[in-house]
Amino acid sequence: MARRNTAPKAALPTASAVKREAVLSAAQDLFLESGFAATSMDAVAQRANVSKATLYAHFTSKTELFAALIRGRCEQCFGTIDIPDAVGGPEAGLRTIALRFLDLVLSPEALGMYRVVIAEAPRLPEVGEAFHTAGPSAGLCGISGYFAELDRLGLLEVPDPDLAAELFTGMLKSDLHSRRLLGLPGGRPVDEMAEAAVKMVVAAYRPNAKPSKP
Amino acid sequence: MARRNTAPKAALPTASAVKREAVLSAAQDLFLESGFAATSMDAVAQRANVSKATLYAHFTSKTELFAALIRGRCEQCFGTIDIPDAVGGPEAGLRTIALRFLDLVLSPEALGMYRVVIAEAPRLPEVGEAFHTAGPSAGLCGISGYFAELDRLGLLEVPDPDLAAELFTGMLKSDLHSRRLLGLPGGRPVDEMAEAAVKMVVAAYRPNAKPSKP
DNA sequence: GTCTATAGATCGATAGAC
DNA sequence: GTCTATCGATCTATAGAC
Repeated sequence: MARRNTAPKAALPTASAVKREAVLSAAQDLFLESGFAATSMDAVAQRANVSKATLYAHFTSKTELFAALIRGRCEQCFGTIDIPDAVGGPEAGLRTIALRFLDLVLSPEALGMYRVVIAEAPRLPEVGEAFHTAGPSAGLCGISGYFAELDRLGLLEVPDPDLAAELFTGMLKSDLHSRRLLGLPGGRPVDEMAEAAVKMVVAAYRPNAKPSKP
Repeated sequence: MARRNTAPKAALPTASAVKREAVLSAAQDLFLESGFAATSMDAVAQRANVSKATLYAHFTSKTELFAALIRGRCEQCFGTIDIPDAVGGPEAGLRTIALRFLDLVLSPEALGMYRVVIAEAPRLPEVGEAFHTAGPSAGLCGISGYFAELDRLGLLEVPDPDLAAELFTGMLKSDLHSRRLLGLPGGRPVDEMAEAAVKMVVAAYRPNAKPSKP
């Protein structure tokens, strides 16, 4: 009766589950570093200290291994943005969110995910969708909620919080995200971009400052 | 004396130059569609109607073919943004620039370039740099100049035009660029994003509207 | 489930004739 | 420069013993 556990793979990790995890970990390292096509199943098996036959016992194909990896790892790779409460002026909270967002989206793991998923997305649409849902889209959702609360409290005037979140995160990524995806150093410091984006939205959404037509 | 031409490959395209061009064209199709590693030299030769030996006579390796392709094609792939003059209020000009920018950056060719260059950038840094210089960076430069002119004319108050261009293009790309790179449909219409980004910068940079501290 | 060993196909790059 | 033909390595996936 103790054979099957209600919390699977946590209390009693079978040898099989351990190897499966080793395979996923090895696959993550190699796929994110070398890309999908350039990573061989031999290399994955070798790094996971597992035979290739064992590997194929857990994942029926290279494509399936890749899909399982992305689906299982992108939430943990992107982590979460814990939203501060909105009292005390919008700047401080937005600045906190901005830095946390950039920290997540510019982390080596997230950049590796972006690279490999973008590269294979045309051939694996469902993987691209899973990634976007767990990554960028999830981040947008939390930030949108913060803008909605700022509007509700009258601290900012945000008619479309979803749109505001898109514009805000777009400004944060700006050219930095592209640069890092391309492996280039330089660009403006993250806190400078965060500060600039915060100033921009606050200036544009400040109450009593009608947009463009007074 | 007519053997060598001052305008090379234009007036007198040799048979060799024609084949070289065919190879580059075939390589572009295949690399942008399937990625670097998944594209074979056999496939390139076949699509270019050229033998593999001829291919290697023009490009010494697969990597060199790829690098030559990116360097030679990204300017033409990204085209140019012709900047309107700034008289008649900032909205109209910014809207024109915004739509042209999105048209370029969301075109299938540009997206394919992004995908394959980002995927290989960790292993080919010089290619990533060439792409960024000819593509995103060049676009930023022109737009920055427009903000500088708006500031000079007193139509907007833009203390840092480079920063403004980064924020503006970041807002334009927003989540749309990521979605398209991931092959996902949907997202907001381009003209809606353009309008929103224009409104945001105009509201934030409007003269007599001091940012955040009156 | 896990291993060793290998099938069968394909890849990047080259040799040699013309 | 361009071709045909091929080498040697490597890849995905599987067979069969345990």
